[in-house]
Amino acid sequence: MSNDLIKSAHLKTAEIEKASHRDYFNIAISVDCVIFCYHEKELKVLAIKSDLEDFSGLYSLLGDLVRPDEDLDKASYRILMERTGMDDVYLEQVHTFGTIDRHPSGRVITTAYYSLIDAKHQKLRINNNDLQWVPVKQIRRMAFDHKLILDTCLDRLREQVMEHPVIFNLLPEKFSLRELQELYEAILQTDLDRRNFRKKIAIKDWLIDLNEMEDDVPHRPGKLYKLKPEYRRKSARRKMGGPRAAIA
Amino acid sequence: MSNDLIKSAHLKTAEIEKASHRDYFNIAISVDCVIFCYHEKELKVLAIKSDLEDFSGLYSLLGDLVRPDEDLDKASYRILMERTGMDDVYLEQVHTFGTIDRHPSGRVITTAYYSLIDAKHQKLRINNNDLQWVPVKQIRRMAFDHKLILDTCLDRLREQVMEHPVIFNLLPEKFSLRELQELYEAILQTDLDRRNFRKKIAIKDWLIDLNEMEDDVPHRPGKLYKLKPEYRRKSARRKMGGPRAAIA
DNA sequence: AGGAAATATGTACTAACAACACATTAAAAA
DNA sequence: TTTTTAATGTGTTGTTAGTACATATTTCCT
Repeated sequence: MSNDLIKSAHLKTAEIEKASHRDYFNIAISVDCVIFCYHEKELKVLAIKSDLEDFSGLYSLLGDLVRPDEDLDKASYRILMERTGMDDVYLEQVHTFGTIDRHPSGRVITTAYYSLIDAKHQKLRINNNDLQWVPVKQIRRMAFDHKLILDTCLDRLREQVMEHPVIFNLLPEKFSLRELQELYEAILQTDLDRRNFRKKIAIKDWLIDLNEMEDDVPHRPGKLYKLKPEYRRKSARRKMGGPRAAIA
Repeated sequence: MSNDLIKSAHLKTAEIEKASHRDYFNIAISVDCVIFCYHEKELKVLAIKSDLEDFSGLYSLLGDLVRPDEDLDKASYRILMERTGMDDVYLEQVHTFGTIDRHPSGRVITTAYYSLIDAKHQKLRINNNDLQWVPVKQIRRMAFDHKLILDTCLDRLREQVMEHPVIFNLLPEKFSLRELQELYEAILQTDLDRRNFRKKIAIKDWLIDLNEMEDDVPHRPGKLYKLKPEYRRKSARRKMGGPRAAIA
């Protein structure tokens, strides 16, 4: 190994181009997208039946190698666009997985993103038969380390959902408070008290009362709301305002 | 480009080894470590004077290419060990930076970690002259995108410090409440009320009263405390206990 | 017309947060 | 030795957010 030629990652051009090339450019990098939607009162993730023998019958996440001339974020938008037909979508990087044996075919380091999309959105097209929305709750195993990736993204989603108005990316533009509460319950896997839930949502002041009613429910319809436009975000907050003082 | 041969990242062995190799293994992957310490009432970061002409005079973070047979986490531990002589250190992955032009010598995607170490620890040896502890507050620019990386890690540190007992990795085993408060203030860049601070720390129940006193201060000495051993963590919490219900 | 199912709303208890002041101790200076 | 200085140590009050909990109302369905 030519590693004594390389003292730091901040390499001189000559070093990259000569000695190190054979050793150090032997790692592939990919992105994997955990694409969530909310449908039939369940949180679901877009997954595809693995075509590898090692993992036959198991689902895997949607991913691809990063192209040499492509930003990491762009690569995940590309996958989203290719698979769902949607851009203009909530997307956030979560973690990079790099254990040496995570891919059976060689060294592949992958960066995981999660994405939130509205299942009922018009542009959404899932054209492939092997491509499916799978309820998160019923996934026990996946191909590669994709169950770990899914769980990590799910944890992150749960964290985000408590602090930021990202959940609305999973809902249509107009929604009732019941739908919103059921979605929180599906994500957090808890039951929430309706009165306290409404109070807390009211305090956050994220919503606009549309003065419209549901019209497709077999019971007394609720009011419809939408998210205030200033809270629409296509990716997680880039820190506006310092940390809230939770320590003294 | 041979990308139509490659339908997903979950490649068959043949695909990796043949057609795609030239195109897709042309990205290098590195790790960069943002190593924090607390010294002289300031939060400092370990940095090295850049040896590249493009960035002469600027500091850069400590990083290196990931070796083909090395886990991502291992790579950052290696850097830490090489540079500080310390293992058994707090380390957490933060974000992966992958814009195509971030490195002047070629395509290098880097995964950033931050690390917390006790400046006064015996094992700590900084032997290189260009390697320095630089107060975070006085860093305006760095080489590459390292200022962005630093800021991202600093944001993450601030988030972590509010929720988890990670800050103690920056302190010696025994410390006074004043030292602890000053450290919070240095990290969060705010002033904290002493009485409220102590109350909140007491509630968290992280500390053991050692029944010892400071002996090196030019004023009335305070009591010394240490962190309860069960809260010592070498890396961030792997989620124990579900999310606290901040929404209803 | 009656029943089923969901909407809508308020109060009392508790826990955490913010603002704030004074007596005590030890070292340093006079 | 006395005085001064600078930090430690502690408690109360008002406010805000969190939790638990029950009843009247509206709409659909039969």
